[in-house]
Amino acid sequence: MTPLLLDRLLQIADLFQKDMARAFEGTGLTPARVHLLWMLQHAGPSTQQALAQLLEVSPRNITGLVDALEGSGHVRRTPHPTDRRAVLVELTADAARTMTRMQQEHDELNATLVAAVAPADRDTVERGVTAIATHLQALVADAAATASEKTAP
Amino acid sequence: MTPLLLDRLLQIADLFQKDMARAFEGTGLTPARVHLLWMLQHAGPSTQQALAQLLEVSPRNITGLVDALEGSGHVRRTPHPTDRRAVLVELTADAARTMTRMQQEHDELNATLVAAVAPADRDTVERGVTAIATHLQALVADAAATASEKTAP
DNA sequence: TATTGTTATACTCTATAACTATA
DNA sequence: TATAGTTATAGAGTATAACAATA
Repeated sequence: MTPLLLDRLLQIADLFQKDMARAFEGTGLTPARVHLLWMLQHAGPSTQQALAQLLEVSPRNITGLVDALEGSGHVRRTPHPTDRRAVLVELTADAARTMTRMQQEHDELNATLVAAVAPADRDTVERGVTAIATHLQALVADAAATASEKTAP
Repeated sequence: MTPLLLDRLLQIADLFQKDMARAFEGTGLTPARVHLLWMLQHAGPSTQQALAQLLEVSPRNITGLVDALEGSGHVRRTPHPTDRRAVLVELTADAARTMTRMQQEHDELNATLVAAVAPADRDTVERGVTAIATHLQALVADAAATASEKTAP
């Protein structure tokens, strides 16, 4: 009996985690902190509120992560130019370089994954994986909507 | 610019996590505990050592998880028949039923994911995903081997 | 009155190290 | 001497609730 498609995908998810853990081994960074830095690299300087929404995590959690990243010199808190309640979190030059390198490794990993698929199959596989992602997203969004209905009917 | 294959797969991994979180919402179970129960269902009664290896986690961690699951009535510790140092951890009847239901939901989710792919593409997609999983596994195993070489050259 | 971030508190997951009881 | 599990300790990630400053 061949493994289910779902099990293959779960295996891939697990391997990604291991690969990433390896990638920032020795940098002193943790998955949650890298995730925040990654968002910051893509979104640019952001308020902690914005980061909380991007990472789908509580504001309190962001305070802790930013505290740690500030301590390790990866980010800086600067005053928001117009809203004195808020702060802008931004990457330091050093961290920006680190994130550029991670982005390169990310692109390289993508290339090797694509290369692992037979050339004639690539388009079909990309299409299939996209269909699965779309379907899953709808499933999860549906479940979330149903759940919030129960809270506020 | 279409998203990278890698990003699609990461998105799928993220959606799995959300879907699972939803699945055991209200059961009082957490991802780590469900993972242990899942292993137990597939492996049958096991020593804590065995569970530590299956979950790739420290023995101390297993003690904590089993303590919690014993407290909530999901598992039972019984003496090992031949080794008086060891205990066997096994599912209670109640938890066994819960896990059977989860297994069904798992199979149903797999079916809907397969259904999301165009019938003509299914074989190709399964082949591609398998190739990616195999490639990634080799990558991670390689990295682990290189790392342990550094520790013990 | 609503929003931004922080302090206070607590729980889960995880790890390493030292220790006990058995092999 | 080595192995199975536990106690002790510690740190990261996460959450909710109460609060201060500002909008």
